[in-house]
Amino acid sequence: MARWDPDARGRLLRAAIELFAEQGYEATTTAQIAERAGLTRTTLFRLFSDKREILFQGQGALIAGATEAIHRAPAGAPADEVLTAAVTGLADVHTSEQRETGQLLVPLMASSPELQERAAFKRDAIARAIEHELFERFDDRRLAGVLADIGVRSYYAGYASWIASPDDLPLTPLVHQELAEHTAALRHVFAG
Amino acid sequence: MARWDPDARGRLLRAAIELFAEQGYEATTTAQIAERAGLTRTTLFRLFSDKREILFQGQGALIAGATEAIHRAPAGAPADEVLTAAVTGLADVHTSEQRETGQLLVPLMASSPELQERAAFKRDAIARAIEHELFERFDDRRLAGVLADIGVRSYYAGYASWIASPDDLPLTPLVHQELAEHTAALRHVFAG
DNA sequence: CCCTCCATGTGACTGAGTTACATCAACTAG
DNA sequence: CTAGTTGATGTAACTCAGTCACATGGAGGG
Repeated sequence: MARWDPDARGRLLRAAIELFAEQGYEATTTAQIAERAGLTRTTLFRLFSDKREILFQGQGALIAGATEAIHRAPAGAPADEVLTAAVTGLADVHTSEQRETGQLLVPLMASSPELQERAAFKRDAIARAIEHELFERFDDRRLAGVLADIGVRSYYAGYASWIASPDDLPLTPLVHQELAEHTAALRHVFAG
Repeated sequence: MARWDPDARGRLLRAAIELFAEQGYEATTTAQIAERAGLTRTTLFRLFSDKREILFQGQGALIAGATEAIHRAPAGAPADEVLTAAVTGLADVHTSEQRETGQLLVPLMASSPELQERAAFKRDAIARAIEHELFERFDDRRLAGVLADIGVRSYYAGYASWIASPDDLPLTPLVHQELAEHTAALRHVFAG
């Protein structure tokens, strides 16, 4: 764990998760996290813009996964098919090893308003990215917005059941299932 | 503006908006805001839990407006009608004097990531409140979630055009119009 | 006129986040 | 093998948000 050991970000993530679990998020100082990772506070803030970002490293990959999946969808594909591609792109970012981390993270988020707020921002960022791509395809701001909301909601619902399930099920079909059930609920209300 | 002058919260709000406009959000210190309002930092933090909350005083009223409107909707009313009641409840919280404040606030929010994050949390809180009420009525988590998203999106879209419009139009019909157009876009995708 | 209540003020403290400058491992060139 | 360069890390001092214990002063009641 000396000065030039690799994966400083990963070490900080593990140290943060441990300490937050032991003491709670607010009671843990950035100095403690840095020390357990074998670093100093300054390096922590060089690698993450603030304390919360340690836990939100994955946001960029999720947005990239969704936007690239939409780009790969065939030209002329109908809106619901492109939306399925988007949520598939989100789900496929996760590996089964991340499930364990997620099981630690979810209760942690629930424990701190500061983290919940950052989580809401993350969700909003993902939704806005999908909305942007859908708008470029279909040139309808309202359609892009509501579909993005449905997609993100389905992704989060699928993720929650992935985390909660005792078995190591694959995430993608869970998300597809949620998307199907959410759209079915809407169809029922707006039928006719 | 002496020690016991009334409406300390309102004075702080006005001072904050002025200073944020003059210097930017991050460059303005809580001491400056308190001083312009004729108070001290300590009092500011007694009235608001943090710097951003000065600008987000209205959140509780919005949530109350939406939830009470849903409660007032007739028993047995269909889901789309209850959703209309919810967004009406949101829109009716605003008075036409608030329009001017909103015109100052919107560009301010765009200027600071910290404020955008808080705004995302506010939007999420409103959506969760509506979702909760709809779930109690219709006992369907997915339906409650997607409808809440659509309602909040329509409210924000209507609010944006209210702020942008040169005339002082009433907000409620703008929000109703947005809700109708959002649901129409969905109907078109999920038709048949 | 005094007493109590409560909003406000004072001053000191913790911890997040920033910055300028120093250090040290690794790599590269000669 | 050595010297210079590069980039990640460390040191130390700073600003400011947010907290807290305690002091003060205006308003209203007896």
